[in-house]
Amino acid sequence: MDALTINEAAATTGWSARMLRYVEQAGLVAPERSAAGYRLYGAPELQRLRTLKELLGRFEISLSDVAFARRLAADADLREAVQAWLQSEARRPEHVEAQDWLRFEQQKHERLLAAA
Amino acid sequence: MDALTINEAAATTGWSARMLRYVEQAGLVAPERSAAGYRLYGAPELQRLRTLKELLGRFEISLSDVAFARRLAADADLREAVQAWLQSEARRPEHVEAQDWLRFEQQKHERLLAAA
DNA sequence: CGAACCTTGACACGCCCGTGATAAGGTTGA
DNA sequence: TCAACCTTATCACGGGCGTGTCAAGGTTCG
Repeated sequence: MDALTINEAAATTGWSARMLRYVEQAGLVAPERSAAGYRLYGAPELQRLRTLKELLGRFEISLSDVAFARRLAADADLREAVQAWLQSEARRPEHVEAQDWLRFEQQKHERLLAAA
Repeated sequence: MDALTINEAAATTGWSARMLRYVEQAGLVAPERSAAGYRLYGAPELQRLRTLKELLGRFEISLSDVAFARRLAADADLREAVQAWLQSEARRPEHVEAQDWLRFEQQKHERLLAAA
């Protein structure tokens, strides 16, 4: 079988086994289970785990961010409400707001880097 | 003058003055400033604050969620990368429902920019 | 059988989020 | 002038996130 157990999957994806369980709990990558309940990661799951890791690193976003994007994609009411709210800001003196927001996001990343 | 100072704005929107500053720092509602630096909330800002509060309560989402949605709407690279990742899970034929929303968002954004 | 896996649950830790409080100082208006 | 506003900066605190680690117990397989 081409399905890996959790520690094998961890070894080939760069996640820890602990984080694999956490990612599953966040609803982002949920592998099949064996009859005894063992997680079985197939090639698609392994690929999703690798690209997820790349995605988080490249844009400095969090699992919750991806989970929220997923919720946006699945919930039309939510999507439309958020969209409507965002549009209500679209015609204000925009450059200032955008810069503030950037600084806010940036500071979070700087703090993260400083802690490393 | 139809512009309110921060405590007046707090009184009519249900936020606290502290949270109004926090919301501004998150880049979501940034009022004009007087010559002396006082925040001046006009009718549009007050309305945005009220609807933001309603949005957060109705869907149980956070300021960071809205900030992330804003980032998604503004950053095409991020939007496409997240969309691509989400689509890689849609192969469980359960619901492949709304994977076109990001493209829809992008088009609307382009229309807004064109109109401005 | 027994070593080496796997499971869930929990404690722990450090950082971030949402929020209030307080301090030190500048602005406004009767 | 002076009370009542406003500003930024800071401390505090409970809860959540990301992560390691450990315990208690089930599974696999030579």
